[in-house]
Amino acid sequence: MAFEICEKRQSVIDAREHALVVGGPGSGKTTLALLKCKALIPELTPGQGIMFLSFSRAAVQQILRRCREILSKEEMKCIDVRTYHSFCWDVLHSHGGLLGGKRLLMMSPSDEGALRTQFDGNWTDESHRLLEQDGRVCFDLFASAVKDLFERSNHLRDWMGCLFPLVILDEFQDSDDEQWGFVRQLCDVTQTLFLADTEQRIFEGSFRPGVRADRLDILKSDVAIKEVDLIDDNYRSADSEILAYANAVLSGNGPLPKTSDVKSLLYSYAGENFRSSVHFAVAATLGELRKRGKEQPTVAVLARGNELIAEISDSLQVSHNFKGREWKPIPHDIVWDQVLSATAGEAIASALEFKSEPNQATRRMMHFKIKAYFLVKKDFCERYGGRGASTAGDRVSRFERAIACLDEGKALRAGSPKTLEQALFDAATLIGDPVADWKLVRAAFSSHADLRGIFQDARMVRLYRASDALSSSLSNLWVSQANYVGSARVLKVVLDQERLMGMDRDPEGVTLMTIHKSKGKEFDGVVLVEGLHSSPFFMAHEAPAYAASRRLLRVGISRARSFVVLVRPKKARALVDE
DNA sequence: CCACGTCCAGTTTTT
DNA sequence: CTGGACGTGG
Repeated sequence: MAFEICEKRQSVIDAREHALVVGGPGSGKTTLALLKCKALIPELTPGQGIMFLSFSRAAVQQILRRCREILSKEEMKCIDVRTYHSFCWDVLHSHGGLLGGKRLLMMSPSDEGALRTQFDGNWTDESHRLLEQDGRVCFDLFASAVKDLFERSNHLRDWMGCLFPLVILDEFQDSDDEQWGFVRQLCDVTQTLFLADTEQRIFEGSFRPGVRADRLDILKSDVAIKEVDLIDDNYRSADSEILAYANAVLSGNGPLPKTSDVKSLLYSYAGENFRSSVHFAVAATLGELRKRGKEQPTVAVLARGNELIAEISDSLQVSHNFKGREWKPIPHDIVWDQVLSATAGEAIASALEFKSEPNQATRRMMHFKIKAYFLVKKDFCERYGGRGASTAGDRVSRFERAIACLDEGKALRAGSPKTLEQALFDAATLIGDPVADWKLVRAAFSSHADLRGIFQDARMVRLYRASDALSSSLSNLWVSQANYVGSARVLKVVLDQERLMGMDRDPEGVTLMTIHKSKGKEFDGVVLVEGLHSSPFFMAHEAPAYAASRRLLRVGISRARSFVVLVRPKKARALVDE
């Protein structure tokens, strides 16, 4: 797949003014940016470098991967690929003193989370107060603090310009007002290169205020900029109709291109049909890719919601029958960083401790961990604007009352704390096999409707393989002390480690994730799954014409280099109107 | 304070 | 189908 440098690409490489490169998935925006770096590097003086900013650590990893393909080791030393936050952190760390005289203290998301669960009231106001009065900066305020810093110190801003004669801004359509604020400042002192695809705005809306549909228009009206459109180019799936298909879904107007690279599988509503259809789709995709000559194909299984991803993962762990054949379990990775499931896991682990060694300490700790789960859940619901915050709050006070009862030596009243204790008491004796014992204790959490959420959320804490770090750690506990006391702590440590390790792993084989998380990645094959009662491709009541859903679907479909399967319920809404 | 019935919606989220 | 919001009754 040769990268042809056409005239318009060369003009971006040669440009000395600000430039904006607009192009769809696989159009080669990143590659072009790196070629521009390659051309500029010989002109850099010692100490100078190129700053390449993106949003997520995953995106940074992806860009670094490209760097290794395109640049020499020496050249790579001249490029600093960072997230916006890490760039801002450094600036604030080194120069934050210019803002208020004293050194600023940056809070990590976990520091902030701990404070926020304690704090009752408007967190946005509180975070501003923390910055102004205590010099403590929450993560969300990093960019705006840098903006202030640049505004107050032209000297610092000019110096940044000298240090970085070229600044590259990736996925610029997703930047918010604050990020644009400090980048705008940089435009006055250095050359910039913006990369963007307006149709990949999938984070716009409620979650990050200040992300706007018209970001590129604002850019173009504020800064004199050379604009280049790569819209017709496609290097990812050069020989296939996949991108054309994705674009047809985006527009919503038929007809869909006829291609053997995109298949649909419709499942009917009875029984296990959903699970076995998904299982088959993944197996068939792997088979098709091998037939096409990929010996070790990478496949992404994508859905809109985490719930559905969890269910698919469950499905792939067991055998299914489909089309008169048995399909064996498919090993896979999951991109999963929901704090909620770790917290649910801790609650189960503390119940395991209580069951294995019932005493006042383990009993109190179990109720405390369950309360902690509902606190986190409440916070989660509040932050992401979903429902459930008030129910979670009720459960927090329910377990608070239970803990108060314990402390006063009274018996528990009716309700979920008591029901759970009874269920644990009635459960069979633990046998020292962590997998079986975990299952047993987890099952006790389905004894009461209030606790079903913990039961569900703890699904992702898997203890299936004996080699798993968790499983062996729990075994060690049992062997050395004949109970599971300490397993909640062990679980937290192991999950934290796992998260760090799994962060920049190259995808391999089958990987499950939400479509949102797949943005910026690419795979040989993609299986896109639509649920029956959850995670529909087209959200109900979405105006106008399902535009946001269509953008998301386009992102999902266009992750594939070679082959796509869409798994949908029968009678699901057609992808395009005729 | 808790259980249970009814009605409704169904989705994500960097650091 | 499931889980949450909300109302009623014990």
